[in-house]
Amino acid sequence: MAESAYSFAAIEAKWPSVWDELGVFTPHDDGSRPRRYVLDMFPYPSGDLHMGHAEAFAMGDVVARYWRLKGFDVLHPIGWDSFGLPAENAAIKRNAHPAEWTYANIETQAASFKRYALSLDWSRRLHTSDPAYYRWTQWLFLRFYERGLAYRKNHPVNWCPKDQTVLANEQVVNGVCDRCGTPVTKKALNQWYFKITDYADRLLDDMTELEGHWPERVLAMQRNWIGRSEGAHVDFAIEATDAQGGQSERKVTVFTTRPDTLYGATFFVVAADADLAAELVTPERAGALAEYQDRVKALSEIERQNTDREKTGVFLGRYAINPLSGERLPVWAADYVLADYGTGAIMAVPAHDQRDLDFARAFGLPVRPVLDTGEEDPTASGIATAGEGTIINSGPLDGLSKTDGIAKAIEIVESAGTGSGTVNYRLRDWLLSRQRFWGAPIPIIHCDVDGEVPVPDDQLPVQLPDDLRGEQLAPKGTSPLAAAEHWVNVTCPKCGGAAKRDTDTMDTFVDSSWYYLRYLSPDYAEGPFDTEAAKSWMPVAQYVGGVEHAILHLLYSRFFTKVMKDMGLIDFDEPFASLMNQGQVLNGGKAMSKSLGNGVDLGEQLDLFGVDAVRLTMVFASPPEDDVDWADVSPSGSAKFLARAWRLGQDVLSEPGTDPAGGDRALRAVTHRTLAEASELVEAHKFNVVIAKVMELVNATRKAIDNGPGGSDPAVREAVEAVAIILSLVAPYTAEDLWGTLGHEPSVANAAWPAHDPSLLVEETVTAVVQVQGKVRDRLDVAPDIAEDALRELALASPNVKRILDGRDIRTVIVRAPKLVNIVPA
RNA sequence: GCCCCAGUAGCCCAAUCGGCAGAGGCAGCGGACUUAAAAUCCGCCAAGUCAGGGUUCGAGUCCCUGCUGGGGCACCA
Repeated sequence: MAESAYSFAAIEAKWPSVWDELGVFTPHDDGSRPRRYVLDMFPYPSGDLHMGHAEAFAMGDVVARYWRLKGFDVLHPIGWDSFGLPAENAAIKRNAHPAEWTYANIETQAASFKRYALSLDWSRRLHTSDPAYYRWTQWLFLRFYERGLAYRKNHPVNWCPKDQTVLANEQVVNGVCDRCGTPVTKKALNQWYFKITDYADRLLDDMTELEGHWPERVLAMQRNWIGRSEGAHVDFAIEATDAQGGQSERKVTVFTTRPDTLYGATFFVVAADADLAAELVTPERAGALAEYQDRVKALSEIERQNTDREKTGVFLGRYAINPLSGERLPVWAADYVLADYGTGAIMAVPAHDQRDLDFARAFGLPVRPVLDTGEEDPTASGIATAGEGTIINSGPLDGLSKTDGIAKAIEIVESAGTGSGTVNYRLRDWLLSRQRFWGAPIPIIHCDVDGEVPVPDDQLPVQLPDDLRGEQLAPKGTSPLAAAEHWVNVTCPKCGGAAKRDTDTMDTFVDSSWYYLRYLSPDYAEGPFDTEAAKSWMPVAQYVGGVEHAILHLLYSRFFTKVMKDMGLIDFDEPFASLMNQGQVLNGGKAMSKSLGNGVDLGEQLDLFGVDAVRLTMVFASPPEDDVDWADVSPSGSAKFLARAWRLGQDVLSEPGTDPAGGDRALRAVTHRTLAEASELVEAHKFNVVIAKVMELVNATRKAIDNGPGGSDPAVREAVEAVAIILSLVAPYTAEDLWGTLGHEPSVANAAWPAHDPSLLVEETVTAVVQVQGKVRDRLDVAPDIAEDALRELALASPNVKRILDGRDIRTVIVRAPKLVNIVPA
């Protein structure tokens, strides 16, 4: 055979049509083999694919291809998360419809994915902006609505002045809009929410199931976000004013994690922006409160969140009664108390809470320590003592520890009927309505007679109007849909009278909270998905995506899954059994960005080095979860290695099907060890090490060909076939071509992962290390099954050992056959 | 402030249960081939594991303290 040079361009041109014809990556879905669902987080179609996609999808493909070779029926679908703001902004600028930009980008990305040779099943492709998809997003919304899990409330919400829309808490990062970086303001609006707080406990508890299968940091972030804290609700009676006369029946409940410090409460604070403040204020102080509230409203979220700020507040002229001590506590309003955490009111214990202490010092309020922690008196130091200690000045609680004090205080308030032990969460309900166009319309009709009326199922989908263009889509603080009168004005499904559609659209995270189920039956028309298909494929065996979704998408999807289980649609609690977060692709130590000018164009890299070399570089650079710095890696080195591996094929002189049994034993041992280790390594997600092992095998094979038994040895064929199969996980073009050179029919993706022969892994001799006091003093070649006693004798007989011991007595000898002996002299 | 993760050759990274610090690559150096170069093949070089303490016969690995870097949460009562 004439030697020819490795050309990635030639190989890339050769195989795609062959793969398409064979339909290699469509699952059989017939129960003939165990199923496994491998899923990459679907992309948003913002232009072409970038380096980040290249990394993430390379990782997912390793897993999908591996399980396929291992004999599983692998489902590895692709689709697009195609609703969202960028499309809308582009449409406004170009006087176009968002669909044009969106679907053009999808085609660009689809072509790039195909070039990238991912093992995807293209027959299940979906787009969340297709009416056939969002029909079921709306259907699910209505089911949530029926269950009381979708509701509207008037509430202060996060507002992005630039994007002109509300944002979920999860989308506000350090006080700015996570999309455009504009400081977020508060606005009181009537908005739709999902009652995710009802599921806080299950979202938390079911994480035990994910332990060990999801990255620990993601679990930690979700726990953090849900923010469960145990404490007590305690009722404080509000004293009537003289003007009202008599006894007020008004009570205000506070949440505290420290009921043990109840006797240390010296004042009472309600959130300045809560209705409660206005309710409690006396007429004489109402003016002062109003003035203070104006000042608070003027603050941006960033200013408000600054914890170094001076404490501010205003006395409401009112007193609350401590249910334990009977003490009168002045009631203040302040902005350091949050309206939507706990009950929006706190008992202030300045001695043992730094914020309360700062406030007390700012306004000259008393400080009373009730816990002796051995630290300096906070009254003098200005530093609250929040730790453990012994309770003092607290009547029945005196002498107890913090923990016992908490239990005792709860017992007391419970028996007095003035409180109870309780659990509080940081998690807020999910604000899902958006005042934007390019999303799934909320399927509700507002009727003057019947109020909120769900759109009947048989009228779904509520389709977006397709005649709005450019400026008509511009955000105006209300949804652009409101201006589409022909669309808005409908008849009420209940009474037939004139009514209006809800003009908000859903957060795109609603779309992506259930897409993994739609892939299972993408054309199903009787519901969002075929429940039988869900039974056979779910949960997702391996989910792959960026850690930026650690809270948002993953928490929402978990929530949806639990609701769908309660609806009886599915029978599992968690959608993603295992999660892999690939790292970012950096350049020069920094994330790629336009402003830094350090962007690397994926298309250019593919042109320069070839698809396989870029994929190999991504996978080989580091463990999947670590960042890849493109400045630190060598795609040209990857290309060189691929050529080296590929050239092996030309030196294989035996026929396909040759029995390897008589082949060179040393090379066979390397091949079989590599196969065994590669399996373990893939399953442990150490893909970079898998590559290192293939490189070793390639080196050993090269040596066998050039300086060993030569290319006609059957062990060489066996080795090169293993190279092709393992390499197919990351370098599908090169592997396929090599497989062809070896005389096999396509596709290598359908080749079975060769079972390794354990007898070939048994070494004839192993090196045992002999240590004296932990230092290596000799090495012995011994049988792998050597007995402990025999090894001990051998070690003690070693001349080196004898010389080092120099006649000293031996205290103990530790033997770990067959690898190590450690002799400890007396 | 609280929580999570990571620190191993110049660089990217390996190292089952605690058991010889080195698998692989990049860069560098040298050799073979060549008139020469490229390509290819072969070989060489390098740290004692961020610092300090502890447990142990034995620590990169376990424990404690600190440092550095990355990430998350944060007036969350």
